[in-house]
Amino acid sequence: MAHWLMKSEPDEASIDDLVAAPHQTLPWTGVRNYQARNFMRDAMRPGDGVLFYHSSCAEPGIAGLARIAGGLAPDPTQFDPASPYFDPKSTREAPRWLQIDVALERKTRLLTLAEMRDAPELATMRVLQRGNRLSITPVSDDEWRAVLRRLGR
DNA sequence: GCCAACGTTGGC
DNA sequence: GCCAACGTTGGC
Repeated sequence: MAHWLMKSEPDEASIDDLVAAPHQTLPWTGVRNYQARNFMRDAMRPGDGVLFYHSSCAEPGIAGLARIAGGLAPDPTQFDPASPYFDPKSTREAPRWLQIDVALERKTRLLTLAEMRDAPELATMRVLQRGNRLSITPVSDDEWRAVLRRLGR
């Protein structure tokens, strides 16, 4: 089973939104990067673990645990001219962008970015690498276990 | 608001 | 196919 870290701006979709969502599941929309899309399309499997990360906010960090719940499908926001994620170059015949369902496992304490940077066992995490901008990154087994240990199970 | 770093675009 | 210009990300 693979593991992933998925960034979300809490203004758009926070861990509390996931807690409150029907079936505590949300379609992950708005991915507009090919590498991240390819992770969804080619590598993610239902049951994979997800670290739900809050970005671009006052206190960035891991805010909860989730899992991939399937539901890979074209992201409808790419067809909506009113959406900030509208992509005029995408067509319904050949959609460019995909979404996948993410289901809550549990909300956790906030494992802050500062704490992550201070944790030697997390130093390899891709989200911490200089210049990283990918909104979806793979998480190794060791990194996953280390995060769970920090969160106190 | 700043700015480093990166991905994408488009002219050639 | 190169690469400069541009737009975006995201922490601070």
